[in-house]
Amino acid sequence: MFQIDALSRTPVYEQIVEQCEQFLLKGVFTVGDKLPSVRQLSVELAINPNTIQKAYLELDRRGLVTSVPGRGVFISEGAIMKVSEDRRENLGKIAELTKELKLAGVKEEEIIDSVRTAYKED
Amino acid sequence: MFQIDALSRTPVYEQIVEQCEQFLLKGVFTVGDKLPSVRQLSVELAINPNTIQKAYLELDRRGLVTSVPGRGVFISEGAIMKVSEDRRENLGKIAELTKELKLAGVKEEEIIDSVRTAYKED
DNA sequence: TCATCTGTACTATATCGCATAGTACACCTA
DNA sequence: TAGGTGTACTATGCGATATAGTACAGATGA
Repeated sequence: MFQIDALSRTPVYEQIVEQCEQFLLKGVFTVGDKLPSVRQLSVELAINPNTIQKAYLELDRRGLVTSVPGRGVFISEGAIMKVSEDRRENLGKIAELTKELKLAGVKEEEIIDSVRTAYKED
Repeated sequence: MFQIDALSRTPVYEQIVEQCEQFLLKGVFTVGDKLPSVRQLSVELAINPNTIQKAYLELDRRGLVTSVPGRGVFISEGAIMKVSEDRRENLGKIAELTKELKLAGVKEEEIIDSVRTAYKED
């Protein structure tokens, strides 16, 4: 399920958070679903339990999961909507990248082609 | 000229590299131009000379700049073209962000509007 | 009941990237 | 020759990341 790139510069705990959000957007995780336990996932990924806990703590902080001591960590109510809303920040990022591409001499239509192509994939 | 955001998570030396490339794209720097000296810029930005050197070393590694001991650091031949080519990577980044926005339920036309608007600005 | 799983909270340690501080050397130019 | 230039070191400090180990309390199922 989760896959960690040990060579990546982005911290392991962030990779877990990111993938969790992806799973929410893709429908792999749904409201009420139970995440792998801290210890189980730490064994599965060959990673320290504290690192998993840090990832879950971050997900909790973002309101995407709810921790229940003794039971586990579960996807919160409204988690999918929250992630979707957060991802709208990408519109701003795209705007910034577009400005740079304009400076680099890339034509507007070429950028839009890239968007249309990407949107049609998958 | 250069402006450092001390609160930013991106390292100071990367900020300098980034701004240098921006200056190249915007025409502030041209081939043959002399960059501020390591010591001068370190005083101006209130930053350690070693940090400036690290930034210039990175610019040199990317082939954007040529260091001449005793004289200074100068914009290389073909630097502008190199930066422009590198910035085409943004097309791929935009494609990735587009896919995420699609998952988040954002319509294709909304993304394209964002691109068109950004392209018209400045 | 009890073993076992769960989350949680600590302390300690190691590593790495980043930045600073200081010194030194060789080169170029006015 | 004096002062500015790039360059190369060593040493130090700091914060983020990750590991290691231990411990406690709540929940669950045999």
